[in-house]
Amino acid sequence: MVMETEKMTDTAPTVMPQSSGWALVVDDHPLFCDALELTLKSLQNFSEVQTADCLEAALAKLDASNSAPALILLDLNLPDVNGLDGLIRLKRSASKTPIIIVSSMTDNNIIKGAIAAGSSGFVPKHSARNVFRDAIEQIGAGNIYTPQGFVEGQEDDEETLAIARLSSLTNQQARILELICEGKLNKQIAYDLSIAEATVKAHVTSIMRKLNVQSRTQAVLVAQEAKFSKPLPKET
Amino acid sequence: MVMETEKMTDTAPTVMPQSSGWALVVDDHPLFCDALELTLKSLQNFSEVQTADCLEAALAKLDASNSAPALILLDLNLPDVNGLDGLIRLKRSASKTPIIIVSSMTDNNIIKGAIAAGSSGFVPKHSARNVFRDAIEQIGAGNIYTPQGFVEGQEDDEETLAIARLSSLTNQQARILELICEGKLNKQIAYDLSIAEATVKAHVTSIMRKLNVQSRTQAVLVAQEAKFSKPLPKET
DNA sequence: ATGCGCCCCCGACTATGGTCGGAGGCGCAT
DNA sequence: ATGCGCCTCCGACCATAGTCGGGGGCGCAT
Repeated sequence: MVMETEKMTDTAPTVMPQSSGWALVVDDHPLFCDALELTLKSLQNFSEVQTADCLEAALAKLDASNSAPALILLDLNLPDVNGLDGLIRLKRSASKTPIIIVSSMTDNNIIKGAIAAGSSGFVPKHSARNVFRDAIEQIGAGNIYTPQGFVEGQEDDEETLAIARLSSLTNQQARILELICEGKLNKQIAYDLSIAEATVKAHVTSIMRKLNVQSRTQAVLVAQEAKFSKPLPKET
Repeated sequence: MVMETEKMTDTAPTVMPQSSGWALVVDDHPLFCDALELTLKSLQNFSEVQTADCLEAALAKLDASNSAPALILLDLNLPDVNGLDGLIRLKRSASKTPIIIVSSMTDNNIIKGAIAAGSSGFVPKHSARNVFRDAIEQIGAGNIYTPQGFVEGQEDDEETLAIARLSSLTNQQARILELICEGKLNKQIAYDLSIAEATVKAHVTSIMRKLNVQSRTQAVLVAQEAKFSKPLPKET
């Protein structure tokens, strides 16, 4: 599962020497955010480092900039979004740039889901600085980084499959699925997006094909499953 | 919020003197289950006490018996069902018998939801024995029991309303809603229940009316909301 | 017994959801 | 330039979902 189709100018041998672009850090913990920023700057690969404390802010920064960032560090458990959903949305807004997940939850399934959703790496939040450095350099070289102790596992996990399918949706398809998950009718969706109802229907059809389901109801079930992909706390 | 339409034979003044029927304890923690059983027996109001360690077993015991129990003690967080859903299903199978919720989660909203779903009382799991005794006697007298420190609160909570609506469904309606939540089509549901598709549609219509929604998609959203009515664990 | 309310059942009708085929635009490789 | 693939868009057609009105059974109160 290693990308080899990395495109790079012939002036760069293996790792970009310096200033391959700007980076974005998304974390709601200010101090940790700073620490990540410093780590990135110490590598001197990035011309600038921006930060955001929630997903909305991150998406806004992406919009505001005229160029895509060279790297994104993303914390799960953001205040305004839960689960892998944030990753999927972020990935959709910057499909080319690699995203490293930084999280305190190091459950094997979470990691697998994060990779399935298109992230380029996963670093436990308690890692030492040089681990972060390693991860960033690995990903700069076009590899996927996973922490030690992560087992590749069999791919036939139903939930992982669902996540992979969800992240394969187009922007427009994702927007429509979101509206479906709010219980809206095709007609309302068409009005919201200013397109014909027939178009919405066509999108719904291809969404269902990608998610491998037969009705919009099943589609929302798959979508929900990804958002609640935590082992619920067991308590006696 | 106190029931006054309690029906009782004129040989019983206020509290049943003895043997008003059998009782059922549903809890997956064996020791605690025993303790509850002993507490019930010490009251000498019940001719027999049965126990179950999961919802399926509880429903089976209800089916097996030819009479409805006089009281049910139910633990939330059972292995085979999550949230208030178990309470609703149990209540539907024994609509007449009062149910006391015994749970370690004493969140105000959970309690409110439990009452909205038709339970007759809520007792924190760490309570002393005489608290349990009080609760049981209160409920035997036809009252609702809530722990001290519980504030009645305003009723306009959206989630509480949803739960109350959910528990107002008929057996057949609940069964159909369950199948809808598995993504089945009306035709399949009709086949499963051996009724005409037109009948299923009619049920769906009245389900939507009761849940106050306009489409089956919105109906499943309401149903899901009740199942995940936990504050998700916040972790940095 | 009679009426009332509730539940379950159903057929015929309308609205909405989903499929099929096709148009136009855009990036990309040759 | 030309062809290929992908995305977005759309109209016409069929399947499914939802509404309306009504029949029959059952418990319950008067």
